[in-house]
Amino acid sequence: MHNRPSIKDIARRADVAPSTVSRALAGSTRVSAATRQRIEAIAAEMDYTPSAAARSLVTGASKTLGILVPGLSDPYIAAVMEGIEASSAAAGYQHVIASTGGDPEREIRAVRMLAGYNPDGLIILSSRAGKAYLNILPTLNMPVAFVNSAQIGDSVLSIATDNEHGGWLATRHLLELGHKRIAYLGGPSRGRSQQARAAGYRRALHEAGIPFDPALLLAGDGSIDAGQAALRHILSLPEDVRPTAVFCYNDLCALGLLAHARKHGLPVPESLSVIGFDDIPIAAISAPPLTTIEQRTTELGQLAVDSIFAALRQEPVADIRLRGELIVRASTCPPSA
Amino acid sequence: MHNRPSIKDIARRADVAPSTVSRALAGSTRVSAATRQRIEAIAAEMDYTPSAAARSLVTGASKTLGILVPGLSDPYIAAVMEGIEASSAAAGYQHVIASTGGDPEREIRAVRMLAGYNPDGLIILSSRAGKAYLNILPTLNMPVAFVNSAQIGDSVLSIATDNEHGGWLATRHLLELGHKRIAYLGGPSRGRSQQARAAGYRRALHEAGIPFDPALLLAGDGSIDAGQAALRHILSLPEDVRPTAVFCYNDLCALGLLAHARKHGLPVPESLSVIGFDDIPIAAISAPPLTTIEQRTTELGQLAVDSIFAALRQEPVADIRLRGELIVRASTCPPSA
DNA sequence: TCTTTGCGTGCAAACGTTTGCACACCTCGC
DNA sequence: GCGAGGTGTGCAAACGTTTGCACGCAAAGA
Repeated sequence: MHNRPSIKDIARRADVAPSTVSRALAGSTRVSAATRQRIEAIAAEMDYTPSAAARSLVTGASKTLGILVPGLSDPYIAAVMEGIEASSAAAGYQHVIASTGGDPEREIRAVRMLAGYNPDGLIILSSRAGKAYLNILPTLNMPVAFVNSAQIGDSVLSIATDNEHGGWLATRHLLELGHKRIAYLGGPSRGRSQQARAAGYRRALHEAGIPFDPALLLAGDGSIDAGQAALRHILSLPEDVRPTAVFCYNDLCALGLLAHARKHGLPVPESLSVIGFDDIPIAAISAPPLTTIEQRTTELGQLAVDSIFAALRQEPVADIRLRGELIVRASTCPPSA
Repeated sequence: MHNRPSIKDIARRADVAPSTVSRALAGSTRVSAATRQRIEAIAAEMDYTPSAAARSLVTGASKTLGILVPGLSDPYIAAVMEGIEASSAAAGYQHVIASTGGDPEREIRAVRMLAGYNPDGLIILSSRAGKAYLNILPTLNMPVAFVNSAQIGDSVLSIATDNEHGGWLATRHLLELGHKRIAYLGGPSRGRSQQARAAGYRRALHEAGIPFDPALLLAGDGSIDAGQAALRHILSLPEDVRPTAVFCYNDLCALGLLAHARKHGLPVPESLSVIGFDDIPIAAISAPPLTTIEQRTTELGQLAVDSIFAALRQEPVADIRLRGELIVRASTCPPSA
């Protein structure tokens, strides 16, 4: 009905000054036990909740983290978010989330909006805006953690998967199985993780003395559809240049590829080995179960929060690079002949 | 370095009063074109972003929606969130998100926290707290939309899938195929959608003249693991009482069940028909592709936002109930004999 | 009895906005 | 040449908190 009760309403009912109410509720500043109890009772009865806005205005801190994501529907993003949640809930932090749809322009606009909420820190996932941040970042005046994003400057926290290593691991696994024609189905082209995974792929190839063939580079965007399209392309290739294995940018498009292979009667892994990246939950139960590179997503989220908190305490924080392991399941095997 | 610039800083540099800056930036209140341009230039140069906290304090509105979810990792939740995003981003709204882990107690605590942010409205997904809301809701003084949650009072917006109808649709599909022993693998027991889907299941059974058998009710929680466990249980049953079909609370546990069936050589759908609920993206590409009941998730999210906005404009809003259709894929067929 | 100490409380400023009101000036019409 | 009206601007209050400072009062020490 009427507005939410304020500290003044409580003060009036308890016949004390607002400041006393504030102190009583804030815990143990010098307030007599009697008044404290009276105030607490009234506050409880009135269902009092402090205004975060007013509080943050005066204290400067907001117990809030701003989070920027390309979107919430990607299971990989969801997993990182779980980590962020887990790590910051205990500290009583809340999250303001903005979604960019992967559009770099919307991204920097969203950062400004988030900054308007005076969050104590900012966590940015899978940024594609790169140097567009250079101007805006110093004006923010709060710790900013980039998770799996392009490197900006170095006044910035970076928490990332070692994608180059992962790409290398995946490709080397296929090489060790004996594959010679290995395709790479890429992700969103401007993304840094995409580029790093591709680099790892090329390094493994190089180390094995296999010349890099641009024709085996498939464009994609990390979606299920991209996987289906990629398989269609592979099937259209004459047998002798057709790859015997595909390293996919992520599990999602690997799964799409798998499904389309099944539909067209191309046996996996016998005729085509497939390896993904991320190890999202369903990867373990696909048909066949997907060989993939683990990404320590929850950890990524937790470490991002930890870094922010450390920076807030003025502690020095180093960049973090996490290595995921190869998880061999049933979607890879030696080439048939 | 120093703090973010305030309206006063701009005023000083432009040699006008703060109020003039506010007006100039707010758009077309009476301010001369010259001063406006000067102020806008300075604001842009200083990278000025208004403090959402201060603004919301005085205006009472915050251009913010509070969102309560059990967790972000469930693809169904993620889909609803996408709808919420899509519908409210255009209006320039931001979201404060709290995650409850499905714990009713944490849920009402989270609602209080969210209320502290003075959001213009609250959207609550898959609430399990039920009547615990009765006390707190009237004190909130803002529109609250419950998506697929237990019914509370009627001063509340409700946007829900017609789960009873969906459960009925799924079960009838199996009945029409000729199944007699149909199991139901349930979801989180206190959830309203779980109960409604079960009710639809029983109604379809009843209409078909098939007695309800409590032994065919399988407990679960909607997770992949629950699906695997359910199949293990089914396999342990003697042939003659073993169900020939399972209606699963959601796609996630249906997928888990499918995977375990594949692993144990139980052919789906030949020996066991499986139907899910939600139609999450991967349901279309599982092996076999999953027959399921569509849930119009994005729409659910959009309608929740629309309802909030309508309520904010004082328009009357009716409860919304959405019916999803049966999507027949390849995980269901007539019983083998 | 008088000063000192310390505890409990209140006052008021501040945070960054918005906005109703008032004021000064200019232009126009008479 | 004088009042009326309009336009551009400033002042100050308000939103709900927190917090430094000061004040009063009781207990304790002399």
